[in-house]
Amino acid sequence: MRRRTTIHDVAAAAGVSVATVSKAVNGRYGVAPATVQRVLGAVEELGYESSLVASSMRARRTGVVGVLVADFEPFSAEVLKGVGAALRDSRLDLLAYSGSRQVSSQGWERRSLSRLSGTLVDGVIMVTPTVVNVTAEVPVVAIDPHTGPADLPTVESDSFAGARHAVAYLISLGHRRIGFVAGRPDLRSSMLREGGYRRALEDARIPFDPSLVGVGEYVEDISREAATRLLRRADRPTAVFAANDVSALTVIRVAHEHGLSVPGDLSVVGFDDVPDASQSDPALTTVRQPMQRLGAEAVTMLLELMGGATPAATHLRLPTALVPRATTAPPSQHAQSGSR
Amino acid sequence: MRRRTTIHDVAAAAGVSVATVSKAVNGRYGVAPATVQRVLGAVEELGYESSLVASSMRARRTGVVGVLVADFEPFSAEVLKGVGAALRDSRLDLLAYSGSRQVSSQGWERRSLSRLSGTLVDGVIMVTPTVVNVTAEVPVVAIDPHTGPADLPTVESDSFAGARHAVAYLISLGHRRIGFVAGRPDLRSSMLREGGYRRALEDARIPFDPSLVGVGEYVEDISREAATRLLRRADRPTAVFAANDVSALTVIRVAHEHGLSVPGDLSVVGFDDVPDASQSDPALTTVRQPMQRLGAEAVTMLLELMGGATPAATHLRLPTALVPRATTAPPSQHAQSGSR
DNA sequence: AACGTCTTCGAAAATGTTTTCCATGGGGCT
DNA sequence: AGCCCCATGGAAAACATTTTCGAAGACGTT
Repeated sequence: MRRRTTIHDVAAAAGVSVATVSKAVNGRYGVAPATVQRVLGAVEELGYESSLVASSMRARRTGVVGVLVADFEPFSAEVLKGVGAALRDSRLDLLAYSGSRQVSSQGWERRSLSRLSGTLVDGVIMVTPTVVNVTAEVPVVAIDPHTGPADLPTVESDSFAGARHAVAYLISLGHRRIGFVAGRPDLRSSMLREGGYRRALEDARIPFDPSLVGVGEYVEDISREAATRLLRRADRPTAVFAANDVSALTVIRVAHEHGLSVPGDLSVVGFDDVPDASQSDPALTTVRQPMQRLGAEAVTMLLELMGGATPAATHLRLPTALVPRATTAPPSQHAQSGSR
Repeated sequence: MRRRTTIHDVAAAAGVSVATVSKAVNGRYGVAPATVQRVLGAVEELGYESSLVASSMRARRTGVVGVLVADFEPFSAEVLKGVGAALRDSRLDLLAYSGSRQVSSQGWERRSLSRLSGTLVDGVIMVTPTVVNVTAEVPVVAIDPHTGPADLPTVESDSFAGARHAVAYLISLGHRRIGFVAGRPDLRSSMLREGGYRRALEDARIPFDPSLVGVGEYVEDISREAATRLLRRADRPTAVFAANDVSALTVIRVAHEHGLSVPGDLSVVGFDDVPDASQSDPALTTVRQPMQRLGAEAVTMLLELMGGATPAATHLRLPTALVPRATTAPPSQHAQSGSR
């Protein structure tokens, strides 16, 4: 908590001008080797480090890539891990920024982007952004944007195919009456997952029944209502596909409360593969998103953009993987006979 | 990727000086209500956001707290989650920074701290720092520092008590010959955990046998050697306490390779409770660190410091919790008879 | 009418760098 | 010997803000 040692201190100590110190420190051409040594000596002695803020004011580049996240929940954390790994061999620092909702609950994404984009970072990755028509002075790439299709270069996981695969799996087990707990209708991922659900039914020539769809909004309490409604039906579904793991785990809980066994009376499949999924009892069958890879691919794309290149693909869709665990089984005879 | 709209643009649009814009935007006293309206209108219209970099140059405060992390592995991620939650109701932004090892593999912590501390952040939390005698222009608090005891205000989990508890638990199950896979001898946490191990033995009047201690350095390959040596002994231990979960999981793997069953032939206890711990087969008995709480408490302390107050306690030690899972059981008769 | 006090606004300094451009001097070449 | 060029280093501008301080005008008071 004392005064910062600035480039002026170093200049004074080395007996040169600040300009020379700057050049020496940054390895610019035009300063004699002996002088460089002297300056570096002073730097060492005084423990000088240039201020990120000050240097970014003048220089255009900072050597930092920014990641805008809403939180540090598993999805963001895994993405960050992937981003960090992809950056490991570069000379770039990683800065994850989460803007306060208190300051501007609505536009925190824009605000954060603008604050960083000033000159703090050389490029930005936005994780699950809800706005996608943004302007910045540096390249921006989006990961799994919540709206879309995006103007922004984008890396996302294939929600449609993942959902289709999950539901096809339930069908292959023998299920015919399959419920769906949707996410938020305004979110792209939710729409795509619902699309995959309907497509899988279509593939199997199973008519789509709107009453088997409930909206869970990706959160527990709303999902609870949807699940309750679904499971109280006389002809309740023998399986439920939920648009995310939180909803899926809620479905399991509600099923248990209704005295239903999972997967005996009801099969459940989720989406995301959050850590909790494998620890639930029984362990949740779900669709895994390649979260670390999303981060890594976003870095690749961003680095190209930052280098001034045009990336080969600006909209990348990564495959998901079905992880069969213990919440799925063929429908019981009893349940099957209950179908109309 | 277009030019930034600066305060000058706003000033021009509103027909006032930049000084007035600054005051209006920041709610400073001394500008007429009508003018404020006009300025805010221009701000809105142009979509102006002040540059974090530029404002932090002159202003003292930025409304950002920085967290220095080495990576985004589970420990850091969980801490960040706790920090984020503690900051939720404040008007502070959260910035997590991970400096590139390429730039300065040795002093990346100092470098990162210095870069941020310039004026970018109002306070810093360092997660598991290896250096602890740092100087900065803003308050700094450390979480689970790797060396110590720290000059810095510190929040850490009680490694000593946690280890003591874990080993006492093994003893209570009937184990007498208990191995220890230590971490890196230069890390504070490892020393404390070894201390807890020895204290628990002492409490039970079991003589300390140095040959039952191997160094695993917290990483898999070194732990593997230590575990192999321990398990190849004629009088091999009936239980092993490992200084972290990675080591513990390695011990289990080595045990299996030697045809030993866990916990039948060997009980194993780890430390940390990483997500993998509960997913291993069998699920690992371990000591849980209150990672989110570490983050939250660090925020509390930092906020006090930032407010100019002197925190009640500058060195906080949070209790750990033993999580008994499936890798611990009483020693088998055969193993017991094998003792000298 | 003179004076004092507020209110409101703008000019300019300050923040810590990097970069451009210019000055200086020494050395090599003709 | 004279000239030119290159190497080296410094002065100053620029980056986008905030803050200080002073100026100017409005208004009230004596």
